[in-house]
Order: sequence, then C-alpha cells, then structure tokens
Amino acid sequence: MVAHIMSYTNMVKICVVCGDKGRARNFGVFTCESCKSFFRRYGLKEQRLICPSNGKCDINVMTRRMCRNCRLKKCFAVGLKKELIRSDEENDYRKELIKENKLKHKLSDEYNNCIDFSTISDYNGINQLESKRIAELLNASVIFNYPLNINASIHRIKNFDEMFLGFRDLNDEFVKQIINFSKSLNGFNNICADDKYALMRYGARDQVLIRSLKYYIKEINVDNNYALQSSSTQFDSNNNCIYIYCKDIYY
Amino acid sequence: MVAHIMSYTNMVKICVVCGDKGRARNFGVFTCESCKSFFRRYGLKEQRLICPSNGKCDINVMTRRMCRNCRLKKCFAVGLKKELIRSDEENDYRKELIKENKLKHKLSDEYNNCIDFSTISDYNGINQLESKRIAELLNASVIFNYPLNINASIHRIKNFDEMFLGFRDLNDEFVKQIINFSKSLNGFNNICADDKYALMRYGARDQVLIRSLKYYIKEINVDNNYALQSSSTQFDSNNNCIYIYCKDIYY
DNA sequence: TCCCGTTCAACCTGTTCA
DNA sequence: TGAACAGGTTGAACGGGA
Ligand SMILES: [Zn+2]
Ligand SMILES: [Zn+2]
Ligand SMILES: [Zn+2]
Ligand SMILES: [Zn+2]
Repeated sequence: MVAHIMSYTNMVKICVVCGDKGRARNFGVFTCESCKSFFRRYGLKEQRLICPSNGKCDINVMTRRMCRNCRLKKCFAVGLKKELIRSDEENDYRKELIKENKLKHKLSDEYNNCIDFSTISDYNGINQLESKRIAELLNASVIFNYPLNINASIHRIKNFDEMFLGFRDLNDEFVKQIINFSKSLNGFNNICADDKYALMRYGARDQVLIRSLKYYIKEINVDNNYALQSSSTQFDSNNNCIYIYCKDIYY
Repeated sequence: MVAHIMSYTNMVKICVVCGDKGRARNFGVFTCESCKSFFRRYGLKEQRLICPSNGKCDINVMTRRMCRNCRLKKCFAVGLKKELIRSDEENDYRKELIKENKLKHKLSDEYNNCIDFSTISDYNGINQLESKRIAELLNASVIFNYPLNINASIHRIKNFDEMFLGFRDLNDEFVKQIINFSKSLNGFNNICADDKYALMRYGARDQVLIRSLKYYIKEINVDNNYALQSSSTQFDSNNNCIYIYCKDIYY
C-alpha cells in the first residue's frame, strides 16, 4: 500500500465548474482560466442564454463551451460571485492609475539617466557639442523620412531606450548600420559588453546617431547650415559620464 | 377569413434540420446553407462527437451550433446522404477539369481576337511592325521587373484582356501612364469610347505597349539590339482592322 | 503571491464566390 | 458542389495593483 503524499503547493487544483486544472481562486472559487474568462464575460449579462437541452446540460472540460446557459448556471451554483466582477467605471479608474504610475516611472528614469552637459569643458580646441545642437541636428533628419521625436533640452536628454524607439520605424538596413557603428565607435573596442551598454545608455547614443547620420548621408550636407565632419567620444568612468566632442560643426 | 395563397415559386422553403430558410436541396434534402456546410465538414468524420446532454439536444436555428453530435444525428435522420460528399480524389479531379476548361476557353478567345499581320502592307516607306518583333520587344521588358508573359507568333497576338493582366503587378504610376497614353494615341482623338475599346482590344494594345515602354524608358535603348524611335496607328473601319506601323526599329 | 482585466492567435461558423 | 472569406468566440499568457 502506498500512501498518497502531496505537498500543499504541488497539489493539483481542479476547476469546480468544469474539472479542468486550475491555478487560483477566481471570483471567490477555484476555477480554470477559461471559466474565469467565461464568468467575467457573462456573469453580468442580463440577456437570457439559450440551452439546447432545456437546462439539462452536463458541464465538463469537453462540453463547457457548448451551453452558456448551463455553464453560467453552474458557475453561480458553485459559488462564483458576480459582485467581484469589476464595473466599467472601476476598470476605467484602474487604467488611469496604471497610466499615471507609468509616467511617474518614466520621469524618474529620465532624471536618473540624464547627463548634465554644462559640466563638460572644452578639450583640445574641439568644440563641445551641446545637447541643444544635437537636438537641432536630429531635427534636421527629416530628410531621411523617419520620426525621431527627440525633445532634448540643454541639460537633459531623454534616456536611450526612448530614443531607440524612434528607430523602430526605420528600414532594416539603416538600423543594421547603426548597430555596426555602435560596435566600431571610438572607445568601444576595448571595453566589455556591459560597459558598451553603459556607453550607449549614458551618452554614446548621440555619437552613434551623429555618426550614423553622417555615414548614411555620405558626407552630404544636411542643409546649408550644417556640415558634419568628425567627432570623438570619451568615457569618464570616475564621473560615470560620457564626453562627446564634435569638430567642425557649422551652423 | 383570409385564404392563405402562395405561388409555388414564392414558397418559403425550410431547412429540415434546423428550420432556417433554405434555397435548395443539399446532399439529397432541403437544407439551409449552414447545415449544408456543417454536413460537408462532419458527415465523413469517423471521430465521435460529444453531446452535453447525452444525445437529447433539440436542434433549431439558435441551438444548431451548440451540439455537433445531435446536429449530425439529425442530418442523418432527415436523410442527408454522406455518399454525396465528394471525396478528396474527386475534388482533385474536378480541379484539374476546371483548369483544362479554362485553358480551352483561353485558346479559343485568343484565336477569335487575333489579327493577321500578314495582310498589312508597307506604307510610306515605314516598316511594318510584325507581331514577332513586338513579342521580342516585350520580352526585353524584364528590365522593368514585371512579368508580361507574352507568347505571340507572327500571325497571332493574345487578346488585350490577357495582356492587361500582366499590368496588374505594375506600380500605379506606370499603369496611369499607360492609360493616359491610350487616350492620346493617334487615331484615338476623334472616335467614341466604344471604338476606343475596340481599338484597344484588336490592335492598339501593341501600340500602347510600345509607346508606354518608350516613354517609360525615356528613349534609352532596351539593349544594344533595340532602338525604339516612333510609330503610328491607322484604324481601318471598313475592314474592322488596325494597322500598326513602326519606324526605325533595329534588331 | 494573489487575483483581477487585457490581449491576441487559433478556431469555428455561416455566407458568398466560382 | 467546394473554396474562400469575414466575423465572432474562446482560452492561454500576460500585466499590474494590492
Ligand atoms: Zn473550468
Ligand atoms: Zn444547457
Ligand atoms: Zn439548417
Ligand atoms: Zn446533443
């Protein structure tokens, strides 16, 4: 004789409505995912549901989708509570809440990831590239017919993930070029993957964008006011900061 | 008291399975379209179908989709015959038959719409354009990257509709140009719409194609053997025939 | 972790097309 | 008659607040 031993957490739980396996309590009772969805959809419906056998259907895993009338009847019989179905108003309220929370997270991330370009001093006679100029350069990129949607101020640049969103609509070839460029950037060759990510995240993104633009337009001026020539990047690990220099930018 | 009078042809016919309105006899019995499809889908299935009420379902318009078991049972009960469901082999055979018939029609149409270019004499020192040359020119059109699929012999050119099929895969701009060209062709300005259609159908199609090609490639040679220069069209209404002339075609 | 709602691909049905 | 299509339903997987 073998004792039937099972730990509580491993116990297979059975949907009280249809006998399928369930994972959690839904609307007050242990049910499967499908009966959960079913009850949410029909539990509040006033409309009378039709039964093919005058209310005599047996509900199990195979027959549960055949008769909504008998399935719903069984749901109520085994104790599912329609009061636990959220109202439209509550759903709307919760959607707003999620929206607000996301915005909070976003602003917090943006603040943590921004670079203060005002702290970067000139170096070697090369002009410091201000984020304002970057933004202006990027705004000029409409000639490539894609939406970058960059809103940068002098002291704050949106985080890399968000910038990269703008690339999703680009053609594959251009994205590939950008990725290759990020691999071959100055300062990228001798550092590990995590540091590369940090570079991308904290500043080299701008370098990547400018170089990619330059490569893509094959040295042709963006318009009469711009002439991209060359640039270089320095990563200051002590200050956890990226310095971006750009030579010969006229505007 | 009102007599209930109905002509036979206006009589509403009822699906014997579910009571929905039907239009015709299917698999031997008057049924609706949905029961027809249902029987075709399940009539030959060996697999046992499940019933939620142990075979006691009532089948009507509302409940017919709830229990396949009882619906199929009723289909057989009212006399639908599964022998009338075509086997896969018969379906394949019929597909082949349809294909062959279409080909026959096509060849017949082609014969009826062809022009005998051998009856067209030289005119004014301009070389007569043989359909063979047209075909060769069109075969050279692969540089535009579309399938024209023209197979013309000296005495026979495929009908216009079929040629036009080849244009479906073209870009809109090119199609628009072709249409505009057909409007402005020699001999098209002083005739009515029906005659224009006749012209297109019986001969000017070639003219249109050549002119469009010429326009599209902007006088650039198709390859070293071809140099399109100019051409003109004359419509002979007495003989219901189109004359196509083309100057300076080298090959 | 629990337990809501949301999403979406797969499936099914009935109508229309050929 | 079957094929193809469009529209509806289902349920597994997921996201998020508490
Ligand atoms: Zn269930
Ligand atoms: Zn029922
Ligand atoms: Zn029917
Ligand atoms: Zn049944």
